Amino acid sequence: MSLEHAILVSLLERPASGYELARRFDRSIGRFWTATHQQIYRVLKRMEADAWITAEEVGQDGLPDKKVWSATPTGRAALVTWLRAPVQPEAVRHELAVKIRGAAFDDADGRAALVAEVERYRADHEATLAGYLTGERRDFPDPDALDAQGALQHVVLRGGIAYERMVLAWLDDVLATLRNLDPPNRKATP
Amino acid sequence: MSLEHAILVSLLERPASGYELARRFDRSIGRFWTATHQQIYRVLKRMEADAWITAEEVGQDGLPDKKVWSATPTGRAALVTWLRAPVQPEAVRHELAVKIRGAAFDDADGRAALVAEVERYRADHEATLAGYLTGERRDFPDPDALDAQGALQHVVLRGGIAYERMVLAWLDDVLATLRNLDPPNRKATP
DNA sequence: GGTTGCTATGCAACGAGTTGCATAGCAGGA
DNA sequence: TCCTGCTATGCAACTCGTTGCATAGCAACC
Repeated sequence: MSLEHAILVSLLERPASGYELARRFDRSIGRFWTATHQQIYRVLKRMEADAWITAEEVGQDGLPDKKVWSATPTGRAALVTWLRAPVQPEAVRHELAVKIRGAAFDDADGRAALVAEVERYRADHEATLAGYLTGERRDFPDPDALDAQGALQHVVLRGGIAYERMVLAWLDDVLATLRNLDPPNRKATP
Repeated sequence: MSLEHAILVSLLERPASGYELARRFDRSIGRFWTATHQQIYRVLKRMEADAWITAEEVGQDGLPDKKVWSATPTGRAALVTWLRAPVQPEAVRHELAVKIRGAAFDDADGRAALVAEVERYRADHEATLAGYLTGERRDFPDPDALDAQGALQHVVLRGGIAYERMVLAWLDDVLATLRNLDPPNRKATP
């Protein structure tokens, strides 16, 4: 598994507390790897036991202390070993696709509800895309003047943008297909 | 969770044994929901206990007997209930994206290995796309003359095709970015 | 005759991921 | 004053997913 490795990448990019990591996994890293704070704290403990990371206790004004974690040379070596191993095939779990095929076994009311749900889902993805584009303008104003780390972050973000655009186009296709199954009644000619 | 629901959709489309389901989850359904045969057999047992499905024992010439499962009205009702519930946000796990960002912490040799790995990965996706397109020509020769079930299967397949095309384009972007980090040495002018 | 490979089903153990809950200090608003 | 919400960390229980193994008959090949 590679939650460990995703955390190592994130800590090498910038040291962080478990809480900060959890927030990153809701945003930047979370675009391609999700994790909850419980998972993160558990894995951090294991990584510390393996000496992949070390903590520095930091007191804060008016806030609880936090442990700021950094990757050790051992951790970095473990990351490099993993980087050079073959990429595992992805486990796809696309619930919406199951529901779309399932819609053949519901009635027109159910399909109308699905249309509404797909519209909501589409709005979420539109907001995600807008967020990516804003982040791109903010973080990569001059794409030709990036170091290795920046260039790699940028190409991953471009992947997210391409994904969201593809999803939006497909959802339009889905909506047209669903609407076509139960066309609205036309007024009878008088 | 919805492995149960993916199985219900598959059984409503056509009854099948556990083994046949496992093969479907390596192919058509597997495009958007993966499952191993052990998972499937375990879930089938639970679904039978809940009366969502029933089995018919079928003897075969020269092959072991199999249990052919069908969805019951109870199972179909359970599917419809689930269909009308909100779509859960997807849990994204994109290992390659982690490795790409991690490549900033490896050396040129490591990045060269990653380029080779991305090329292999790209070839896999190219083969997947070719398989989808072949399947589309075979299963949907006349897209305008489909019933509801066929139209919905087709739009999901179009989603798979759009996804693979997007991935291929992005992988080309990734390869260009990686190669640009460690440009090959040019011959010194004599 | 032995090996490999396919159909067909299943158990057991383990590891990963989810959900609910708990603590605790401080800030801000009703 | 109480309630909500944010930072910050963690335990416990449960479910889901993965891996290894086992059985068993038949077919094809060397």
